[in-house]
Amino acid sequence: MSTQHLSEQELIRRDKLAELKKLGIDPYPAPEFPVTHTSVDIKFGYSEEHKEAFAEVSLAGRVMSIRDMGKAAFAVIQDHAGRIQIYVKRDEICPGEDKTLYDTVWKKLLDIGDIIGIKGYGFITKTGETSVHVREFALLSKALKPLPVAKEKDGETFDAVTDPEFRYRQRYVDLVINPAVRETFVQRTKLVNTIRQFLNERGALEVDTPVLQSIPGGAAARPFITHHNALDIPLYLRIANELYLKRLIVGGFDWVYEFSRDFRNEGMDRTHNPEFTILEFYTAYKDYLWMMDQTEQLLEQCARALHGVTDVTVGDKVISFKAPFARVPIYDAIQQHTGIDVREMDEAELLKTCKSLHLVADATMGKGKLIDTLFGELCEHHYVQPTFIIDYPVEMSPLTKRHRKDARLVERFELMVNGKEIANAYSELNDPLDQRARFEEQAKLMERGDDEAMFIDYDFLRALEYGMPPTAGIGIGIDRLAMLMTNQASIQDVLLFPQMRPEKTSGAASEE
RNA sequence: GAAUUGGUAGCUCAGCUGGUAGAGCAAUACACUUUUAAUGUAUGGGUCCUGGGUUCGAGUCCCAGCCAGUUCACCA
Repeated sequence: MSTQHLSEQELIRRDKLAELKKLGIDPYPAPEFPVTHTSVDIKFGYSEEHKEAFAEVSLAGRVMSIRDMGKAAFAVIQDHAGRIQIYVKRDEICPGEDKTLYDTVWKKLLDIGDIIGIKGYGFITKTGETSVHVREFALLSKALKPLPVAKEKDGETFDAVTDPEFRYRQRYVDLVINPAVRETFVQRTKLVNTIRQFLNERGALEVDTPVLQSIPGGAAARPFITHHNALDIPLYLRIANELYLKRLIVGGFDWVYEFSRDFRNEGMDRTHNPEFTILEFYTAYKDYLWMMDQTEQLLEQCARALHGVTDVTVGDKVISFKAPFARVPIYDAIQQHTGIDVREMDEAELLKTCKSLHLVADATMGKGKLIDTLFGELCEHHYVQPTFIIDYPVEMSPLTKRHRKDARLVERFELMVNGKEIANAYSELNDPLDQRARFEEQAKLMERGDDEAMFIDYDFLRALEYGMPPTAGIGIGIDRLAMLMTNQASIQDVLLFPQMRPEKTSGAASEE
């Protein structure tokens, strides 16, 4: 790219870069810069009584603002922990005759966005702000693009970058300039760590299973397809890892889990990204009732880890993750919200019912899908507080064990929070013959035109034939849980790099 | 995939009924040795998303497209 596409400010910064080099200053030096303190260590640790502990501090970070006052200046630098003000006095960083370092390097060549290292000591300014009095400073990395930093006064923010396209495409900038965004992702990691700790403490084993699968199983969804050249076969990006984790239960691991990055070739909106993360775990010799207890405990612990309490604010609602959660059979839920008892209906009656309620339904849909539609359209949004919807009809749950008391039902629950499904769990079907029959039922649905019906996975059936212990399994949508726990309305705000249509190269500058 | 809103300086945004493109911050220059949205003075900075059309004249009106947000549809 030629320089005519660069903005005035970018051209000026390139000139400054050349100027620095002319002065013998490497704008991108190699040596380690030893850091002794973070901004926050000093900001909240410093006091006049303990000033000796801060007599020699060294820290590094990005210049966020500069207030130049002639022969002295204030600046704010930001490191991974936060921000702190620094104070630079000309005659201190330039004790001799040569004032170039201050007059030229600091005042003329340093910009907001540059990364510097400083050495100095802690002190408190006249106006009471804990700061670092700089004795030495070094440029560690010159920024060539202007950083669009927001300004704040009295809690009000000015000129913050709010354009979602800018923020998602240039997340690196978003993270630098919007501390709340950074905090959301720290919280997300804390959430994942809490879950991992919860499971590890109980003896679960974290495993990795294939992302590239020749049969995309374990869920009803359209997969991404790719091709392996050496084997010359199609491969699918996984839509779920369920069948692999159950193979591991067959193999004798009694409690396995995986944070599974799954891929589904479907629409995108504020709750769907083509790749997303689900925690799945499977525990031998347990059932779905046990799993509900575990889920309550896990979510309560997550809320406490992130917020210290079990009440979490989500939008204009307060959601309590205090265990136990309500448990409502799906037929009761439908009856409660529609007044219709569908439990004895056959497929034709269900289809009629759906149509009479003005729901989109057609003959390709089996009984399971019709009931799912009734629940999803008319009931789901009512469940704001965490609620287990339990005992689904067998037709919509091809991998689930039949209910111990009613063979038309399965031992399954979905956890609804804030009107959305957060988790899906069941007593796993371990009867190989029943599983084969259910797969065959799915194959028939596929022939009827259901493009989300499951493929038959013969290797999985073979595994079951060797015997799988009775097992409880669950999948928890981590992105959606993160949205709840961090009070974000869009999945894009809990994904560091949400999927975007590729931008034209002219926008992403500097191909020179 | 559909509807809808938006795209103007590095950022946040004005720009009326079509008449030479505006502000604040950021940048540049000067002044200022404890400021904090530092301050004061001066200055520069634009592919008005792209391509067509209407018009004497288009940021503005019309058509097509691109990108994004929102709401649907599909789904977790």
